[in-house]
Amino acid sequence: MISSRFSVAVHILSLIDVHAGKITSERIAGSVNTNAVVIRRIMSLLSKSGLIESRPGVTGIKLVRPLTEITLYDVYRAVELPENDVLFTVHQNTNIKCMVGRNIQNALMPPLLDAQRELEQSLAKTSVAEVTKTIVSQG
Amino acid sequence: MISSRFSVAVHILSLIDVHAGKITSERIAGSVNTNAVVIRRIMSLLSKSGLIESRPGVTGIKLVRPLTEITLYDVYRAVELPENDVLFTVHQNTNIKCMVGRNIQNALMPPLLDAQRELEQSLAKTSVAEVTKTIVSQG
DNA sequence: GTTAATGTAACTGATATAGTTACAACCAAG
DNA sequence: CTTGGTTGTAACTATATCAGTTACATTAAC
Repeated sequence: MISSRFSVAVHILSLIDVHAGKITSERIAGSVNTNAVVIRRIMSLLSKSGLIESRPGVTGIKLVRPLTEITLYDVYRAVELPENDVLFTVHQNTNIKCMVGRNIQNALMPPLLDAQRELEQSLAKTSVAEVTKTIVSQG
Repeated sequence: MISSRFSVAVHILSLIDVHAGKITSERIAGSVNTNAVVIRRIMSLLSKSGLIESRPGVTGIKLVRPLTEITLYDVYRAVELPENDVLFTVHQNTNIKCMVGRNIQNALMPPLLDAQRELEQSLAKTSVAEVTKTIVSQG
């Protein structure tokens, strides 16, 4: 399962946009209904991926680029795949004396990487701006 | 991340097929390089999904249908989504006094379910028989 | 300077995963 | 009908991840 960091990250970006950047991590935490440190940790990941900018001591968070140019895939990648980029765990150290143990990884990787790519391309079709638009339209 | 249960399950199915059902969980564990109980636990999930059949005391595992009719999605569903069926965790209990908190789930679910469907449809394109064929062809 | 915010470290509790031991239930074969 | 090997599970451990929390150093606006 993909953790709630992803959906919380989208929540954060929407709030920043709706409040035009003039919002604190405490206020965001109040909307998400969690602790402000949880928000700041996710903001830290979004910063490292160059999606937002913030500075100690200064109230507010700036979007580096507009939400129309940030896709759900960008967010997913920022908070769920910080180092390793692989969705499926494939067991290693199999018995090379066995034909299946010797070749399972090579045989399995292509279809798994294809599936991961389909997931990512689907996420890339939707911008955070579209999600925010839906939120606003529902009032 | 999707756990290694999935790739181990494919490994198990391949071995059953290559050995025409005449194989024990101990032997499978030797090929996967893990404990036999880990194998039996995954076999239990495959049984509950109707992919294999085995009986206490009787050596061997039977494929209920041929590997040409078992897709990677069938395996994924059997071992990774036994109860809940949802890939993405969306945070709940958000603040309904806030427009974003009130609507984030409804706005986010459709694109996330689309992405999940794309992943699953991609997995469904490949049968375990194709994976086994690749394994055998690599020798 | 005072105040308020960000950025992190450190700890806790809950949950998932994989590995392991132990054992009951079962059946085939001698 | 007993023996030996196998399956199916329960129970425990170790490890990792996630989310929540407290604490505090750093920073800048006022």
